[in-house]
Amino acid sequence: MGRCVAHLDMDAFYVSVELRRRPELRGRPVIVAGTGPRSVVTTASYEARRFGVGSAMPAARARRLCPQGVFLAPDFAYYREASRQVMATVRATVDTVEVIGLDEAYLDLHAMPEPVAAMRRLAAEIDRTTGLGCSIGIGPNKLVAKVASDAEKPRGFVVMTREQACRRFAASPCGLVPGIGPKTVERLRALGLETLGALAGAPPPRIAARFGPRLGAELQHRARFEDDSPVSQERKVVSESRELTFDQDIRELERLEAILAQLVTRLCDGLVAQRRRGRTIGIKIRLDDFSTHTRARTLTEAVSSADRVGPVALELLRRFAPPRPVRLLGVRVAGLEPADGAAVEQLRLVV
DNA sequence: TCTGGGGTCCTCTGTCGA
DNA sequence: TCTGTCGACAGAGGACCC
Repeated sequence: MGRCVAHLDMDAFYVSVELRRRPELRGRPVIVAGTGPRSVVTTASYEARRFGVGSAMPAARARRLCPQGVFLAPDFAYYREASRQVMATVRATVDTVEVIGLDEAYLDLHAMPEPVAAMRRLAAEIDRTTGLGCSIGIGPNKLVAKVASDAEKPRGFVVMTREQACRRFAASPCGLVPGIGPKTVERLRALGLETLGALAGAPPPRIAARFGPRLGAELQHRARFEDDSPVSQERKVVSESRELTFDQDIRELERLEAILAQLVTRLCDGLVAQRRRGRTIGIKIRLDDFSTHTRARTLTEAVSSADRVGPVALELLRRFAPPRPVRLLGVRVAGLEPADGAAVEQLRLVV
C-alpha cells in the first residue's frame, strides 16, 4: 500500500480564535497585527483579505487599505491554548502527527483503512469541539497534501494523486509550492520559467547550470510534486533566539548594549527554565538600510546563564561596531543540548 | 508602505589537522 | 621536511517557512 498523507491547515487561525471570544466581530474585516509603527499583519480575516490585506504586510499599509478594519493585538498565549485543543483532537484520531507551528500539521494516514472518510470526520470534530474551521489536503506525500489543503481554502477538502496535482497546477506560478520563494521565482523567471509545468519539463542541465546540481534537482522534484520526506513526530530544537525591532533606529552603542543585555536575560531565563544550554552565541544586527549582519562565536563548553552569554554577545556587538543606525538587534544560542544530562527528550519540541 | 519574531536549512568560504 | 588533499568545523549570509 502506498503512502497517504494529509495536511491540515486551520483557516485564518489567529483571527478565528479571536472571533470565538468576540463573536460580535463575525463578518467584519478583522486583522491581527502588532501595535508598533513597524509592526506587520499576522493574520487577516477573509473579509479583510478582500481589501488586499495579507500576512506579513506592514500594519500601516493594512490600515490604509482597510480603514474600517478591526485591528487586534496578537495574544499568542491564547492561540497556543487553542492550538493545543486542536492538536489533541487530531492526535485522538491519528497516531503519527507532525505539528508545524500553531496551526498546521501533517498526518500519516497509511495505516488508516478509510482515510478520506476519517479526515472528513476529523474536520467536523474539530469544528464541533473547538468552533474552528480547517482545510484538509490528502495526497501520496506531504507536498501534494500541502498544496491540496491550500487549493480551496477556507474549509477546503481536496484529495489528489501526484499526477492530478501536476495537471491541475501545471499553469500555476512556481511559487505555489513550498520551498520556492520570491527570490527563486525571480531567478526562474529570468530563465523564462514562469510555471510549474515549465519548470518540471525543463532540461535538467539548464536548471543545474543556474542553481547547481542539488538545488536544481530539488526544484524540479518539487515542480513534479515528488517528495519522500517522512511525517516525523519529533522536531529537534537546535537554537533559540530573541530579537527586537526598534520603533526608531538607534545609533548609540551604549543604548544598544543595554537592550542587548535585556534580550540576553529574556533568552537565558527561558533556557535555564528549560534546562538547556548551547555552545554557539550569536548576535544579529539589522541596519537602517535593512542589511542584516550576524556574528557568532563557539565556546568550548555549553552555557545558558546570562552572565556567561552576556559578555560574549556584548563583545560581538562591540567588535562589529555598527557603522550605521541599527533597526533590529537579536541574540541567539545554538547547538542546544540538555543542561545536566537530562533526558534527550527535553530537546524535543512536542507542541 | 518600506519590510515582525522565531525558527530551520543550505551554500560558500576559510581554517586547521591528519 | 615540504606540499597537496581532504574532511570537519566554524562563521557569515541568505532563502524560506509559519
